[in-house]
Amino acid sequence: MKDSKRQKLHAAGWKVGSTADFLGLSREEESLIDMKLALANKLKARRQQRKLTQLEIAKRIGSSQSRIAKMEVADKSVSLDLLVRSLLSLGVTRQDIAGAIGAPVAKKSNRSAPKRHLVAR
Amino acid sequence: MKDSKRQKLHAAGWKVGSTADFLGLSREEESLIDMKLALANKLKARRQQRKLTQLEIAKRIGSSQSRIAKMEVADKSVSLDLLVRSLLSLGVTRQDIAGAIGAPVAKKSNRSAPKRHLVAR
DNA sequence: TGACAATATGTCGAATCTGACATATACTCC
DNA sequence: GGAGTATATGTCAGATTCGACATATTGTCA
Repeated sequence: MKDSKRQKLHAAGWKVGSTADFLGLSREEESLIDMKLALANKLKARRQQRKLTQLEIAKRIGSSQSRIAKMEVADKSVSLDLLVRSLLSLGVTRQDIAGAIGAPVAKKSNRSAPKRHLVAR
Repeated sequence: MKDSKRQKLHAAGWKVGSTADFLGLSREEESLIDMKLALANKLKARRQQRKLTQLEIAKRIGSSQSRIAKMEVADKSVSLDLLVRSLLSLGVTRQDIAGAIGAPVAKKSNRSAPKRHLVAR
């Protein structure tokens, strides 16, 4: 399964492997999820770029680490408003936000997988 | 006072003339309001283009006339989520939405004022 | 391996947003 | 003017989202 699809399912509140998978996701629902994912990815990218921790971002924005974590995966419980407000707080411009929203599913740059220890198991 | 400014104050939940006027509206808050106004205006434009009433739109997207009215002026009680979902329901594309969000304050086309009856009073 | 930091997930009371309704105001035609 | 339609505004109970906290999982380094 492609990563972007997995992301979408997750954001929609499904466990991957659910029998329902994509059924029942209307075009509009899917679009909204795509937008949120785009913003979520942008938020994460921005934070990592700055080499900040979720906790640091949380304080700066006046939120909590757990909520930042949920934002970054576009959890069902996070609104567009919160995502946008957070991005603005981090200095992302409206134009940048618009760019993310309009762009096709920003495939979560996953080149050459994390590759943790590189130790035989 | 310019129309766009009046709109913004209204959306922020202020009565025009309030002594506070713009004070206390941070750059981020203002940006968010601008985005909502842009979407609100787009929603209204779209509806009028189609020559539909607020009531008709409401039924189509499963809401109420009063909420549509509030959406169209970006009332404090309407979320970005609701605005975006509504626009998507009306067939507006993500790209269009992005366009509205990114664009500079879409000054509420007010060319040659309504001019109702054109009757001497 | 163990210890420590970062991130993820679940839950909860408080805050915000929602559709619905009542009602007020504005517009259009006669 | 009045009647009819459209839009605006106020309110409220139910739904959703919020920050916060506890706790689980993952990642990193020695």
